[in-house]
Amino acid sequence: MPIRNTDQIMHKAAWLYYSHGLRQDEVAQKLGISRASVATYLRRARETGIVNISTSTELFTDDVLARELEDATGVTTAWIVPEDRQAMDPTAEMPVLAASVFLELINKGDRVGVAWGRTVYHIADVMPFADLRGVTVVQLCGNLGAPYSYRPDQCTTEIARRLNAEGINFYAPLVLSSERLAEELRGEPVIREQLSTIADCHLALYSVGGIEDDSHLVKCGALSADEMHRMGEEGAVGVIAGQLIDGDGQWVNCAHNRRCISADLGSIRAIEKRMLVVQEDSKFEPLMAALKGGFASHLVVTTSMARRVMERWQRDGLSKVHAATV
Amino acid sequence: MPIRNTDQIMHKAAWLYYSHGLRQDEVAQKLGISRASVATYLRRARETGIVNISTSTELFTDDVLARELEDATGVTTAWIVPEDRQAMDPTAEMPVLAASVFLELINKGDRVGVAWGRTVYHIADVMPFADLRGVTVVQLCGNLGAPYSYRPDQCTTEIARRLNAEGINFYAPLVLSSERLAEELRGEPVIREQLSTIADCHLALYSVGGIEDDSHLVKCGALSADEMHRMGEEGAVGVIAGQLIDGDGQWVNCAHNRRCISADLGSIRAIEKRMLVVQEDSKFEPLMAALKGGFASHLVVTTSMARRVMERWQRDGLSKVHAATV
DNA sequence: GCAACGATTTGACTTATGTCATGAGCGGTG
DNA sequence: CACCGCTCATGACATAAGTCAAATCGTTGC
Repeated sequence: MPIRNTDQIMHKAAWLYYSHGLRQDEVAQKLGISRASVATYLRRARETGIVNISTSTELFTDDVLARELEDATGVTTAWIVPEDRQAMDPTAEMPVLAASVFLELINKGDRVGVAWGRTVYHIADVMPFADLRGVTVVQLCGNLGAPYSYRPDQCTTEIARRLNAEGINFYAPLVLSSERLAEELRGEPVIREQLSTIADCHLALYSVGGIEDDSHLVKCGALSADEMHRMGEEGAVGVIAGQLIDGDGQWVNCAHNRRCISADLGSIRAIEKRMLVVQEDSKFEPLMAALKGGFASHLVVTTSMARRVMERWQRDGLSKVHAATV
Repeated sequence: MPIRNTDQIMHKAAWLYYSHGLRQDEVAQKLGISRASVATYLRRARETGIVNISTSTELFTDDVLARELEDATGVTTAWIVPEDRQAMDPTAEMPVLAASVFLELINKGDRVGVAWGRTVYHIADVMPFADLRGVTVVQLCGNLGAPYSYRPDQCTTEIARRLNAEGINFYAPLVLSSERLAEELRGEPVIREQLSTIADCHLALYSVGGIEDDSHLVKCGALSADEMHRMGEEGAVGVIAGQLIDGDGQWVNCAHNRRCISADLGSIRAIEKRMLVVQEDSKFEPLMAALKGGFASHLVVTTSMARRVMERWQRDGLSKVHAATV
């Protein structure tokens, strides 16, 4: 892309204002434009990530409950969104927090994986703009349309766009109608190659899905409610990157999973920073499964969810999950 | 340190204002305090690094001259401060730019080395505040007082303070009166251990010094002007972390260097990101030596200096310096 | 128990910033 | 070359943010 002159001016304005601390009228004078234009340039600079304003998320890790969760479950860092006090609506708060945490966890040059679901969609939607050229955002699961939210490729693209990162999509359906076709497609060089790069990610972002009738997979038509029930009988309790996991967080050898094109769960577990975000209280059992399966090194949950996890973890006398042991 | 209640409120205010985009009066209402207090908290949040505002330094790398310098010399990235246009005083601009670049190059968890000199002092002085717990700032050279600027340990400490990082100092003088004493002191476990950790740094920040009568080392009394002349006759052309280097950027086996306690030049060259900042035009020869010696992977200079380097580099038919080859 | 101090809060004021309707510039097009 | 459609620039106004002296609060020392 050619370097537009306005971009140059925008950069200069941002530099003088934010890095040198000049006032807008001083910047205007120095650049020979009106102050109103400076204000416009500055907004654009913020919107394009040339200027980056970030807030430490320490507020949410600075909590005894977070320490306890980390100590008990082996999660590296936990962020806890309070529900009690006057604060904010936790449903609105969590995506903002998750987006900030996500940005905190990215390093220059990283490859990051993004999965899909209502939660991820909301996070993408409030993701701040940043200047992270050199970062690559890859799609963790195959595509599936959803009437009320982004498709997986759109999530990836949107996040990449906001970060000024490169987005790598993955043009295969999430679920196919036959196991044979899924198998063949997985074997296709283009697909196989992309799936194999997932283990090289430094960071992954996902939520865990439930298996109720109103779960995301059912709502999007990947499975009928009946089929989902049957999967539940076969041991499925949650969904990670479109795939069903059992109570221990292991891949379920069921019809749906065999028909599914998505990141191998082993590849996901191999990722250094596995960021799991859970909003809904109804996702308690899936969350437990994901934790046992080692799918979270960085966890964002509500206070009540954190308490329930602690309780259950202790009741069942579970020990820490180490990435190495899973 | 105990978590003060005001810190908690400051965090919340910063979070609501910067991450949620509420206005100050909305934040005030939500926290049950006055808007004036919110403004105060927000300033403190910026000053303590809880809120981080950074500007991309792309403006300064986005220049054909920078590309040419990188291609010719093998420097990974060059930032070039323009002198011509109306812009800013380059002497004031460069420390601000260098500080921004420095922050851009740091990653979470890094160990970074900081040397000493007028330039480094000025950079420390304009370093923005950031929340970089987990980062360690180490002192690259022994201590020496200076009437008009910080001591090495003060530079390290100041930068660490602003970054909320850990500062590791190094309590030995830069120069001793006898070679024997320097040798013995270098052998002391405390000192030796600290010097040995320098090669583990991910990033180092320094300038290059000259050997004129008004050079930093002479002004600070480490050497007399006469002694410096003699060192020049022995081949010294510049100073890196208090030590004299010759025209090829190699350690000079001279009285001063043997009496000096500082990071081993080999350790410095082993650091992945070697950030070299040169302000004064008079430092051309020292800069050439430092470049040949492989002391810069990331370079911040003025336009005129960049031009001179390009000219000389081509005239002498020099080739790229690779970190691996030095 | 009270004086004295520092830290924090606030209301009232000043200053800076955001916004928007309007107009200017500019390249393409019939 | 006149028209359109676009982006960008600007002045004037509305709004938000910064500042400061004075008041309040909480702690410490005597």
